[in-house]
Amino acid sequence: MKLSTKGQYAVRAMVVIALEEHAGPVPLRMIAGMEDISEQYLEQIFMDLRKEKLVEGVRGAKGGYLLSRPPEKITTGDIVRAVEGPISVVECDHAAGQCERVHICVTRDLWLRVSESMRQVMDDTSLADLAECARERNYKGE
Amino acid sequence: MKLSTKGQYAVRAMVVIALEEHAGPVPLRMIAGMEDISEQYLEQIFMDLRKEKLVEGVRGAKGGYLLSRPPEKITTGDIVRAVEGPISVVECDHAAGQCERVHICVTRDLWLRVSESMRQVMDDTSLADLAECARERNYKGE
DNA sequence: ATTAATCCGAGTATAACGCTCGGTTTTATT
DNA sequence: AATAAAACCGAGCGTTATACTCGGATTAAT
Repeated sequence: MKLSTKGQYAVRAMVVIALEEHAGPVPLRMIAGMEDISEQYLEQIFMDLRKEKLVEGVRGAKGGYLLSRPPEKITTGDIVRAVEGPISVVECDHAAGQCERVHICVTRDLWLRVSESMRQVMDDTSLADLAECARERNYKGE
Repeated sequence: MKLSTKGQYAVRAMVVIALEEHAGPVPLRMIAGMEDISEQYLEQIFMDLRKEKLVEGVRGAKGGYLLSRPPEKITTGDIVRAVEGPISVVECDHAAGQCERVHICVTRDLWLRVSESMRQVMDDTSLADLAECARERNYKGE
């Protein structure tokens, strides 16, 4: 039931961009330094984020990444889905007709409810919320 | 964010016991057959369930497992915790003083809220609930 | 005595995770 | 024009966790 580091890093990295992009594209090197995450691993993560159109890369010197939507319009659910796939506690097999055994059905309802509750929290928390929270808590580039 | 098969199997197995224990201890072989789960893997799972006092084993011929509390008093949260440890979406490090970086704090709140919402659903669903649901859905030994 | 079961410690193949490496391309700056 | 900083990209790779299996010992009903 654990979120991989990929998902956690992605959210933390996105918060940094939300906080810093006012000064232009935010390079991965900066995020890596601030958050103590491997820059090369971040590259992989940002491939996913870019494919899902959550960020856009600016190449060349002075380049980096920008949010492709205002932070109010990006939820943590969006970010997690981009790097980890569907938010679900079990492999999703609505279609698969292996539902002949009763208890599978019974427990499936349960897992769907659990997954849904996770999604609600994540889809209800935007990057703007996290960024604001970070600012309140004395965030000052240090 | 996926639950391992261990957690899923554990819940399914416990539902079977809840449904069948009126006729005496339920052997793993029976559960394995009904749910199509490896009997030896079930053994491991039931070690955990027993250690957490959710079931008690009856040895010898005609033996098997019984719930050690009425099914109303056993939640799916209890079962999952028994076999997978704490229900949390991140490694729990309240104590660890590595919380100097703001955003860790910011995101930690989020992950705690997500974890808590999962726990609420699981702790609110008892074995009795699942068993009843299974009976309603035409469960008749087949 | 036999058989059906739990109990228990090890081992093991596969897959996922958490990266690293080496390179290409693009662009601002000098 | 040269340099440097950055995104972009494909591959590889060690470690850990998952999802089991194996071989036995013990217990108890028939």
